[in-house]
Amino acid sequence: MKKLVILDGNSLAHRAFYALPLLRTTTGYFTNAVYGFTTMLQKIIRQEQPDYLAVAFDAGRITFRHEEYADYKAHRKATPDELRPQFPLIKKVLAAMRIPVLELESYEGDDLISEVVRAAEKKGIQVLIVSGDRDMLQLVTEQTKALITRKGISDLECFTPEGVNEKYGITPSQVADYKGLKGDQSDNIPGVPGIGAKTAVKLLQQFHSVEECLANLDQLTPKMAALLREYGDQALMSKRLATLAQDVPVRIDFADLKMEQPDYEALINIFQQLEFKLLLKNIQEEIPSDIAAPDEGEDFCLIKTKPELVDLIEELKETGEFAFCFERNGISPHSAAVSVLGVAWGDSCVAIAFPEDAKQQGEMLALLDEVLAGPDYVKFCHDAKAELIMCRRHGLDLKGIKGDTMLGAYLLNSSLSNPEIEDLSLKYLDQVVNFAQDETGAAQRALMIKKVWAVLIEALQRDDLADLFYKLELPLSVVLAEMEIQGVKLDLTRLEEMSRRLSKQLLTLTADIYALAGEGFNINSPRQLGQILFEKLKLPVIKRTKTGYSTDAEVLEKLAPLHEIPSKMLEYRQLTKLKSTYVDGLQSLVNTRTGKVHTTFNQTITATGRLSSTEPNLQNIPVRDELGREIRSAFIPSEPGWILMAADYSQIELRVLAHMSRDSRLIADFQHGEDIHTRTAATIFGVAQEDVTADLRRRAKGINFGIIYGITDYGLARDVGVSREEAARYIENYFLQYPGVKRFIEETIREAREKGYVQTLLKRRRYLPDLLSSNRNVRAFGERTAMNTPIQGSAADIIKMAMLRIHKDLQEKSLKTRLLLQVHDELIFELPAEELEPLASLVRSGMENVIELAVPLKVGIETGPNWNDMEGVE
DNA sequence: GTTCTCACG
DNA sequence: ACGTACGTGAGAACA
Repeated sequence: MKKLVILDGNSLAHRAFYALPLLRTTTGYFTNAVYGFTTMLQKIIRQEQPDYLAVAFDAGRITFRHEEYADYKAHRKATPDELRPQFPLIKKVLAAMRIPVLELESYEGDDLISEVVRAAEKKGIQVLIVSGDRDMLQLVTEQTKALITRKGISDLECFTPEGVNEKYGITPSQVADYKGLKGDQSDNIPGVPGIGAKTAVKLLQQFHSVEECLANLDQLTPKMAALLREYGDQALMSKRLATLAQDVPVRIDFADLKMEQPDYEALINIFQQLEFKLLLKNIQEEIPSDIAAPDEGEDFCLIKTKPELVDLIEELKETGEFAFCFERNGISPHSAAVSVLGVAWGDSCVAIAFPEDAKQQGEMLALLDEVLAGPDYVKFCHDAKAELIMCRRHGLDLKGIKGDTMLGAYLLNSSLSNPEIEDLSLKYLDQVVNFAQDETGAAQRALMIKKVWAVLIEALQRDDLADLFYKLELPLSVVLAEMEIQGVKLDLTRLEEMSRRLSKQLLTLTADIYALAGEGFNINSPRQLGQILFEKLKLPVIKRTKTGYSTDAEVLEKLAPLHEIPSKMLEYRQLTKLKSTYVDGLQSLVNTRTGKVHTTFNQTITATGRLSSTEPNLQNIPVRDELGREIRSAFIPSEPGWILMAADYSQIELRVLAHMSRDSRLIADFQHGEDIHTRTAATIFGVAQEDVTADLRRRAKGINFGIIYGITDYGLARDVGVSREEAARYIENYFLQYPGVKRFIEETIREAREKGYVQTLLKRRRYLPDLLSSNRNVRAFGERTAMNTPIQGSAADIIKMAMLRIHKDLQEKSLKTRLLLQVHDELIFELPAEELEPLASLVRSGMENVIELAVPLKVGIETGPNWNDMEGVE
C-alpha cells in the first residue's frame, strides 16, 4: 500500500518558532521556524519514507468560516513579526526539496488536508497527517493516522482511532461535536457556556453527536436541557466551524505529490543563505557524488596487481606530482591497516587495493617507496602527519610533501578545527561531494585534495601565511609524527597497584557518604547529589547551573563547615577522577604492540595555534596536588639506563606580552631576572621588593594571569578572594603602572575590530566575528579573546619553532635522545643518562635563543627516573 | 548529543 | 541589568 504524508505548514511553523530560540543569520534574517520546520520535515521523510508528500498552508486571512462567524479566530494573536517573513523562506526550502505546497485562497491548510485525505482514502492510499493542531484528529481512520506534536518539535504522538478514543474518550468523528459543545478558546469558537471537557465527553458517549443531544433533551437533567435549549444553535454553528471543509474546490492529482529527489543545488544554495551549517553537512553525505564516478570516468581504474602498480608508478614518476591518501575509515593512523591508497595526478585518479596477505602487501608497498620517499616527487595530502605515521608503521618513508589541505585550511582560518576534505571542497570549490563507499572513494578523495590544494596555496600566499605553513607547521608535523610513534612507556604495575588502592578507598568513602545521607544514591550524579544536599539536608544553595543546583568543588568547599558530606564528596570526586580518567583510562590506551601510550597531537584543533592531545590527553596529567602527582610516577623511560628530562619556559606568556606591548616597565621587570610576581606586587602595591608578603605576591600573580586572559574585576575578585571594588582598584593601578600594556590591549582590540582578525608573532590569524556582535556579552568575550590570542598564540609559535630546532639538532648531533611530549610551555624528553649534559645545554639554548624578543626567554630544566621525581639541572 | 565536573597550561 | 577570566579533553549521567 502506498503511503502519503501531509504536513500542516502553518501549525508546524508556529510550533517550531516557539520551540526554538530566535536564531538569526549574520545578515539579520530570523530563521528559527525555518530551521525547526526543516529538521522536522527531514526527520519525518527519513522515518516514514513516503511515496507521496505535500505541505498545506493557509491562504488569505479571511476564510469561508468568517462568513458564518465573523469573530472566528478573533482572539488569535497576530503572527509575530519575527515569524511572518519566515514563511516565504520555508516555501523556498520546500521548492528546493521539490515538495509541493498546497494553498487555496480563503481556505485553511486544515481544509486542504481534509480534502487530500478524502481523495487518498478513495484511492486506497495510507495517510499520515503531521500537525501541532489536535483538530486534525477528526480525520483519523483505520487508513489515516495523525502525528501530533506533544511538546517542542521533536516529541510527537501518533494517533490511531483507538488512540484518540483512549486518550479523549471520543471517536475521531466526534471531535467536531466535542468542540461544538465545549468550544475552543484559541479559535474563538463559543460552544455551549457551562459545558467543559468532562461534560462534553459524557454527553457524546451517551448521544454520539450534537444533533442527537438536541433531539433527546428530555433525557437530560433539567439544568443541562435548559442550557442546550438556549445555546443549541450556537453549538451547531460551533460544530460547523470546527468541522473541516467537505467541499473544497480543488482537484488532487497524486502524480503531482510523488516524492522526488531534491534539487540539491538549490537546496545547498538556500541552506548556505540561511547559514544552516549542520544541515549542509548532512545533505553533503546524502548526495551522490558526481566526481570521478568509476563507471563513467575513463580516467579511473582500480589497481590490484603488481604489474598494474608498476605502470602507475612509471606514470607518477613522469608527472612528478600527485595527491594521495590512505583509507583509514576514521581509525587512528597508529592502528589502521593499509587497505586502499587513493592517488591523483593531472586529471586522473586511481585506487590501489592492497592484498590482505602481509607478504604480498609488503611487496606492493615496497614498490611505492620510491615515489613516496623520493623528496623530488611533489606530493599533496590531507593530514600529512597521519599519512607519515601510516607510512612509517609499514616501513616506508615519506618525503616531498608540498601541500596539506587540512593544515592549510586551518592556517587560513583557525576556527575550522580538524576540517575534512569534504568541508573544504564545499568551502573553497562550492562543490558538494560524497565519496563512494568502496575503494573508488579513495581515488575521488585524492583528486579532491589536489583540486582544493590549488586554491588553498593561493589563499595562503595572499594572506602571507605561506612561510608559517612551509617553515613551521608542515615540518612540525614530521616532528609530531615521530613523537607519537615513539610513545611513552608506562609503569603498569604501579598503575594497577594504584587502581586497587583507590578502589578500596572509594568503597569506604561511598559507604560513609551513604550513611551520612541516610540513603544510597548515585554518587556520580550531580543532580542526585544536589537533591541530597539541598532538598533533604536543606544546605544553602550557593550557585545554580542552567539546569539545577551546582555541586562543583567551589560549592562543596563553602558547604564543608556545615556538614560532613561535602568534604567527603570532594575527596570522592578527587579519587574517582584520578581512577577513571588517569589510572584506568591510561591503562586502557596502552598499545598492545608497543606497550606504550601513543597520543595524537592535534595540530588543527585550537583557535590560538596551540596543540592539543587526545587518546590519551597527555597534556593534562595531574601535577597540582600530591596525590595526583603520583600518576606522573608511572611515566617512565622506555629503555633501561635512560632518564626523563622536562624543559619548561618560565613565564613565556608574560614575556611575550612584554615583547608585544613594548611596555618599558614590564620589560625592565624581566631584565632584572627576579621573580616577576614579586616585582609586579612591589610595583602596584607601592612597597619595596623585600616587603612583598606571600599574600601580596599571590594577588599580583592573579593580576598577571588576569591580564593575559582579558581581565575583569569580577574574575580577578573571584580568583584572589577580594571584593570586586578592590579588584577593580588593582586593575586600575596596574594599568597606571604599566601604561604600555594598557595601550597594547586597546590597540589590539581596535585593530581586530577593523581587520576582523588578530595575529601572532608569526602572522598566525584568528578571526573574531564576535567583536561585531550586537550582544554585549558576546562582544566582551570577543574582546578578551582578541587580546589573549596574540599572547597565547605567539607562545605557541615560539615553542613550535623550538621543537623544530631541537629536533634538527638532535639529528645532526646523532644523539639518542627522543622528544616525547609537548605540554604548551614545556618539552619532555627521554634520554640515555650519559646524554644529560650535552642535551641540557642543547635544549636550553634551543629554547631560549629560538627567537629574539625584547626580554630574555628563560628555561628551567629538570631530570629524573620518572615524570614525578624530578630535580633541577643547572 | 548535551551538561556537569575536573584535569592541565 | 547582566554574566565574565583564555585555551583544551575525558568520563559519567541523563535525555
